[in-house]
Amino acid sequence: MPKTNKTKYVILGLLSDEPMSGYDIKERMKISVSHFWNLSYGQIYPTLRHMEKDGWVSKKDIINEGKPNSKVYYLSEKGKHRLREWLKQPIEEENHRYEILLKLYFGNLIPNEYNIEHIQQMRKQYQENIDLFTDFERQLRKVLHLSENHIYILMTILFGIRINEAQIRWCDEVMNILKSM
Amino acid sequence: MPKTNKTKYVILGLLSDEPMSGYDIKERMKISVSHFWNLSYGQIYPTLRHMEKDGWVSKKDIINEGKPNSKVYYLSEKGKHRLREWLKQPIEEENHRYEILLKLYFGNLIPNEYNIEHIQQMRKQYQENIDLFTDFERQLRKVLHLSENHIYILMTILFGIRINEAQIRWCDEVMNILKSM
DNA sequence: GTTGACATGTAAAAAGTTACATGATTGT
DNA sequence: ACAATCATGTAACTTTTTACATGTCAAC
Repeated sequence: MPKTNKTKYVILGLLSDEPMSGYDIKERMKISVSHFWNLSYGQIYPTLRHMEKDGWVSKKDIINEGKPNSKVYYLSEKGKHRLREWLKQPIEEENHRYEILLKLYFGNLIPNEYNIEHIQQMRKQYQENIDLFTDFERQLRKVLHLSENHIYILMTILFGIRINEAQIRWCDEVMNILKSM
Repeated sequence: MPKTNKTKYVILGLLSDEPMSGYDIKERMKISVSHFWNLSYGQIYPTLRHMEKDGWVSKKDIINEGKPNSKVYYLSEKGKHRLREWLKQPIEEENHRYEILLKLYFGNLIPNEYNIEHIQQMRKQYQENIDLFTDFERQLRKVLHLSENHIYILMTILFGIRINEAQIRWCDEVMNILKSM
């Protein structure tokens, strides 16, 4: 069975919080779902047009003062219904690609110093991720009661922290092996 | 900067172990790199042809007894050199998509029982992954000394175990939150 | 005047998946 | 006869990325 395209649902989900333009959606994504889902303008604008045609969203031309005009999209009842139905469906299997694992798998073909360098690079990256997520967590915990969706956002941040912690431990584990070779 | 296409390197890496046909490569992938990198026939066959044209691999027509004939590809010196050069390059940033996080992020839009179901589904999946990887780890440790690339394979399996363990802990953490709502 | 944020969009290319076609051989 | 495995391949499609074009407005 072909995998369902989730682009529509990402956009609908973001619009469920408030009406936005394509540009807003892209900007909002940066500070919300970008660490586990990202879309390019090449996906956002055509999908918005397509969903408007299908009645999942409606468009309003907005004349901004001090800013260029924009097209603001509103989630319709139909769109909200479709989003909810999708949210209830089971999670489809996904496979993630890890360049670090690919390189390490063939690690015997190059001098070990390169493998060590790769692990150091990744460890640094993972730590930066944790720092960012931890900061976000702290901010969020302060306002956890202000909105009922904050707790759900927190759960996704916790995921980011947990797997990056695990990845750091793995780096240390692997580094021990590599250095003792 | 555009991301480098790694399809070539996956194939070259597998061929560095032994010459194989397109079919063999796909089969071998299943028991080696598939948990962090997968290719379809639609990628394998055209890429093999392309790499042969570029002299990265060479082809030999093999007449099999008791099996259909096949085209076996050999890693060339040039191909091996290109593979090694790539293996030495730093890891590029990658972003992974997590449907579970996308659904959980918008979890306030549906009854909580669905979110709980999603977490249960994922926890089960993660546990199955661990069981598989752990079994593989056990097998591998028995023959760790027989080949110098086994230790690198082990490292990739350890990665799989570590992140799935972390994901299970996250499931339990999140489940506590969800059940107390 | 030029930089930077705001804003919309598309065309082309690249990458990847899916579905299909074809056929050999082995075992039941 | 039929199913399973082995084997090669491609065409169509979908998805995603990248690069480009266009322009507004505010601030320096």
